[in-house]
Amino acid sequence: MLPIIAPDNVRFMPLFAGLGEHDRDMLLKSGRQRQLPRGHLLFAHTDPVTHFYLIMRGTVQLFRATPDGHEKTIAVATSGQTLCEDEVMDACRGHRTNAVAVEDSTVLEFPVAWLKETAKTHSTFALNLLSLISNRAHLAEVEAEHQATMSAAQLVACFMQRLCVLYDFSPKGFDLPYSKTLIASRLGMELETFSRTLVKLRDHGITIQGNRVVITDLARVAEYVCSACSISGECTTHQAMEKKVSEIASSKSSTSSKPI
Amino acid sequence: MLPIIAPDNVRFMPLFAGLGEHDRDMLLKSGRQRQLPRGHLLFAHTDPVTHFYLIMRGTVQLFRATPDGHEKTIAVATSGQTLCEDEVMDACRGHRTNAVAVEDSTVLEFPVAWLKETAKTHSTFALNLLSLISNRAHLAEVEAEHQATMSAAQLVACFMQRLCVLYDFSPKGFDLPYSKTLIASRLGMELETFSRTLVKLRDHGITIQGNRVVITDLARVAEYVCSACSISGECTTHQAMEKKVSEIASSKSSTSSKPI
DNA sequence: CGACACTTTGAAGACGATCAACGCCGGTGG
DNA sequence: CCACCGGCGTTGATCGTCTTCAAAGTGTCG
Repeated sequence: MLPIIAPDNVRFMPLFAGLGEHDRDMLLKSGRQRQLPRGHLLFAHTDPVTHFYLIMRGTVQLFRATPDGHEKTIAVATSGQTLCEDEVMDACRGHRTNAVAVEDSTVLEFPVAWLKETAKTHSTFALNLLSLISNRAHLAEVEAEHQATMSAAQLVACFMQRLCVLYDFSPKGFDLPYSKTLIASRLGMELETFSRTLVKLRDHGITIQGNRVVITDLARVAEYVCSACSISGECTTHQAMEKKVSEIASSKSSTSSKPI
Repeated sequence: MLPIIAPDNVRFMPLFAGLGEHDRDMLLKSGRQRQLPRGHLLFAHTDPVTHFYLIMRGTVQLFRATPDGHEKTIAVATSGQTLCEDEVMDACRGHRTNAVAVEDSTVLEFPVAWLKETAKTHSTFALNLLSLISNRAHLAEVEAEHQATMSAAQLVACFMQRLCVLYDFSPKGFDLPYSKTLIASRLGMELETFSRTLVKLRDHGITIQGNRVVITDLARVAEYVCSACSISGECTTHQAMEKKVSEIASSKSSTSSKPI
């Protein structure tokens, strides 16, 4: 039995910030929950854009098929993230990607008219939406630059840091949240290249064995990755990593060295 | 002596569509005109974001300097285009690029608060802004994909088509609107690669000599470029090119073959 | 004429894609 | 219980493309 109202990870999204509980929950009521079993398509490339989506649970891959039979992954979205806000607002004819669940997922869907209407009548929501889309655009831009200026190994190292921050994993060790094939596609490289790259990263402060990732030397990672990035000082990801590490260090010292 | 009100290319921007002449001209009055001689910086990377800009005349290059001393051009904006709308709405700390005039330019600048306030109080404007930013984000995404999937030569060919559409040049022959160095940087390739590429394009329906570009065989260009692009059928640029060519053909026949 | 910015051309090298083979594992069916 | 299979990942060898470094050509402007 599913809850009528949305779970907290949706209600506390930045998109609904400053809206007041009542307004927010009213808005969320317009959404329809939809179960999406692993492997099922949410929508396909060129399908008409009919809804705006909130991911409540699970993981959705956005990808396009290139004429030569390859698949390029545009994004991998997980719970608490939105889909199609840009396609809705841009009034484009059809979906620009395919969307498929890479694990059993639940999405909340809203008709396109709802999104436009809400943006029109709730100025706070409109500003939140502007902020969300602008931020997305910025991330896309940074990624494009990374693709252009960083080597495959640097891209992977950068990605591992982001994983760690986004999923709140411990740098001391975590498991990849999805397959290497998907990650490689997400990073715009071939699986073989990705695989080879993992070995090389050992020399740069990251050890990967099977699905297990350990960040062994954050300073080395920073030197290797962030030095290649024109964003450098602004790199929020690496800043977050350093915070993580220092937190771990301090908590360890407070439990006086040896746990267990 | 400069006009107090904005010229038509600004007043008829999609951003102000549906606003009513009075509202629009009122809004535009809040802008301050600023002359920007060739080579001058409008703002620098990491500077605080203080304004939103409309380009009234001229051309502005947005670029970032990579740690290894290279410059990556993010965008080249000309009259009728906006700058920084995303940076303003994303509430980011500092500018994410440098902006420099590549020719004498005039911009209309608005304080960041003006943009946010206008979006809050004019829902039509907010929707236009959402649409603009979404569209930009989409273009960036498509470009990133192009960079990843197309060869240097295909990128250049694609770029020439876009030039032709954006500036309303004739495919029968036009001059590059800015330097090859800037174009190469814009396309994310080295000047040498760009230069070599131009020669090869002769085999694919585009002839370049000096600054002169002639699209000799549009069908060949389409086959060469669009076949590599997953957007394929949706490629509005190439559609626009075909329209251009057919218009020229029909006007030529209506003036009965030989002008001059 | 000479200085300088811009562009072209050549040769070498680095990097990632591609093709091919193999190892590993979980499931299915005899 | 074992044989077979398919999905997934690794590893090796080769190849094409783009970058890099170096040098020379073109144009403009004082």
